[in-house]
This record gives sequence, structure tokens and C-alpha cells, in this order.
Amino acid sequence: MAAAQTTKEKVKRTAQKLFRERGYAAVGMRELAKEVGIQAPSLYNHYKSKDDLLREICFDMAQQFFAAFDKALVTEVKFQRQLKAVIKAHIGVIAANLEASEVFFNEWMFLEQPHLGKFKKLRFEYEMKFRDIIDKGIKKGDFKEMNSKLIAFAIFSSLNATYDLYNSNENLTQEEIANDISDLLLKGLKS
Amino acid sequence: MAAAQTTKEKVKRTAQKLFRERGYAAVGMRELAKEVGIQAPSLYNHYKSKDDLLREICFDMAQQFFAAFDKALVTEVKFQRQLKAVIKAHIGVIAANLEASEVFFNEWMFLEQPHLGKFKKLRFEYEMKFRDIIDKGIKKGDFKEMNSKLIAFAIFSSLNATYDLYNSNENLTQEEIANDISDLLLKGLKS
DNA sequence: CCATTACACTAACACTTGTTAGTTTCAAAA
DNA sequence: TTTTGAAACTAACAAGTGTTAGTGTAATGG
Repeated sequence: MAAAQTTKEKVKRTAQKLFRERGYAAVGMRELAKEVGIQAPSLYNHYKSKDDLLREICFDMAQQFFAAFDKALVTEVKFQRQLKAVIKAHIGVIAANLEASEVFFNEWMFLEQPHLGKFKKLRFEYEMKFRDIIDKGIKKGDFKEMNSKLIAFAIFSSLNATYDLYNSNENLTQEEIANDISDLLLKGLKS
Repeated sequence: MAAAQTTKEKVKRTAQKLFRERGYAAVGMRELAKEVGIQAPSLYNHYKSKDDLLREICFDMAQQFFAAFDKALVTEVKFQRQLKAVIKAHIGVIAANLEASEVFFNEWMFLEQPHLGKFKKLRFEYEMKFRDIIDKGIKKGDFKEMNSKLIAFAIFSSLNATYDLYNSNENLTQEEIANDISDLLLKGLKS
């Protein structure tokens, strides 16, 4: 079991890093290849196009988010706990794939058809899983009567700030971020 | 006083639209020109470079955010009200410049130096104005003891989801969004 | 009425883009 | 030892990039 990564893995990891910091459209195949340490055409021994590379990054992350959500959900019954559990799971995936998840959130728009359509569908499904918990929680009385779409959007965008939090000078653990954000969302800032 | 917009205004508005929906790097000058209804080189009669165009969009928005913040702040003394007031002001600016504010949030990274440096500084200052309210509110006891950086990040990212909310099928007014988001942040989701 | 200015145009440049074709290298399988 | 396959290479293409030079035209101001 080689601890060293294969070239293909290195290509993917480097692409995640570059796509995140400069944007998919702004990163050229030559630049990517140089960072990996090979020539541009050699990239095509591993991925059949630039789009193919982006596709693998985005859909891998989608799969991870779904898997983590489903795993987190089964163990809880109360909606407050359910929400906290999936928030924790979501942040866990981000924390374990900091760069790839940023690409997932910000660069998916550059996917070409038909993958773009499939991706949008996946994202919508994932959003609906969150809204489902909120709606059920409202119905049961665990949560306040509020616009669940707005809440879902607020939750998502808060969670997705995790990357910036990690890169700030504060030394926050994944646990702390998940706890603080779910506390804020559930109980509010007011003392 | 022509009610019709000048060509320069049309260029700017079209650029905001295209940069938002396709990303700065992915939009070419020829495409922009075509949408405006002129030839690409004619753009240079109005802006001296592509970067110049992005710069004007970004710094105009920065100025608007600062102006709205300062205007909102003076009238309030309690920190909960202060926070709500600046949230309202922030969302007001987004609502009045939906496309430009998206460019401001997502495409500023493509600014070239020295503008990039100046822009980053402005963004940081703006963030600190928010954190300042939170920190003072915590000190006074109006707010819970929490990591103010995390809170500020969560607030910012929530606010910046406003664009997506407007574009969803829900018919939410600017008032409603501002009220619901500040309610959520202050009082939490829990009933 | 003439000079100037604003703003459009076409042609073109130097460079970069993603990608393909064809070739070489080198280790593992037969 | 020969064959095969993966994975690197160089050379090159067609298309697209931001931008400049130079020109025409029509309205404006002296």
C-alpha cells in the first residue's frame, strides 16, 4: 500500500486547489500540469477533458454529502437533534474536503451538459432533505413558524462559510464550528 | 435628461448581468459587446480595460454598502436594534443592486493589483464594522458570549443568500427577508 | 461654417486556450 | 525475451483572448 499518491490523484488534488483559489475558468491546463510536474497533454492520460475533471470533483462531493446526511439522520428522532446531527455531518464533510467542497459550491456552474442538469437536480434534492426536517419540525411545534425556504438558505450559506472560518487565524475545531453554528441557528444570538 | 440609458450604462449593466451568470473569467469582450449591440473594440471608448469595468462595478458597490451602513447606524443605540438596522441596510443595498452585488461578492478575486489589495482592505473594514457591533453587544450583555468572528461570518453568508431568495419562486419582499433573517439570527429557530 | 469631439467601425497582433496526433520510455506479463 | 500497456513526451492546430491602430461619421460648440 503506497503512501505516495498516484499521478491521477495528484492531478485531482492539484486541480481542487487551483480551481478553488483562482476559479475553474481562470485555470489553464498548462498551469495545472506545471503544478503537477508534467506536461499539459499528459493530463489526458488520466482525464479525458477539463470538464471531466471538474465533473469528478463535483459528483464525488455530492455523493459524500448525501452519504453523510443519510448516516446522520437514522440515529435521531427529535427534530432539533436531527437538524443538529445533519449540520454536524455537513460540516464534517466540508472539513474533510476543504478545497473540494469549495469547488463543489462555487464552480459547479462550469459543468457542461448533461452533467450540469444532473448536478442541479442533486443539489435541489439535498436542499429538500434539509427543508424537510425544518418543515416537519415546524409542523410538530419544535420550531417556530417561519419561511422554511429562507431558513434553509440561511443555514446552507452559514455552513458554507466553514471554509473561511478554517482559514482565519482563529483556531476552531470542526466540533466547535458545528456546535456554535447550530446553537446560533437554534437559539439565536440574543441573550 | 434622456430616460434611455447611455451606451456606457448599458455596457455596465450588461457586464453585471453576464459576470454574474457566467463568471468574470468566462465572459469575453466580444460576447459582452454582442449583448450590448456593438463591436468589441467599441467597448474601449467607455472603459479602458476589462479589469477597469470590474473595478468600477466592485468599488461602486463597496461605496454603497459603506454609505448604507453608516446611515443606518446613527439612529440606533441598543445593540440588538443596531444589528437589525445594519442588516436591513445591507439587504437593502443587495435588493437594489441584485446583479452587481453578486459580482461584488463572487468576482472581486479577479481584480488586478493594486485594486485587489485596496478592495480586500475595504471588505475587511466592512466586516469589522459588523463584528464591532457584535463584540460591543456581547460586552454589554445584550448578546450571548460567542465567537464573534464565527457569528459575523454566519451573518454575512446568510445575508448574501438574499440573491438566491429573490430568484426563487417565493415572493418575498426586501422587508420580509430582512425581518426574517434578523429574527432568525437574534432569536433562533427553536420555539 | 469650420473644428472638435464622441463613438462607432474594420483589421490585425501577440498570446493563450483546450485538445489531438504521433512517438518514446519503461516496467510488468506472457 | 518478446509483447503489451500505461504514461510520459514534443509538435501542432484551430479557435478564442484582450487589446491597439487607424478610419469614418455624425452631432456639437465656437
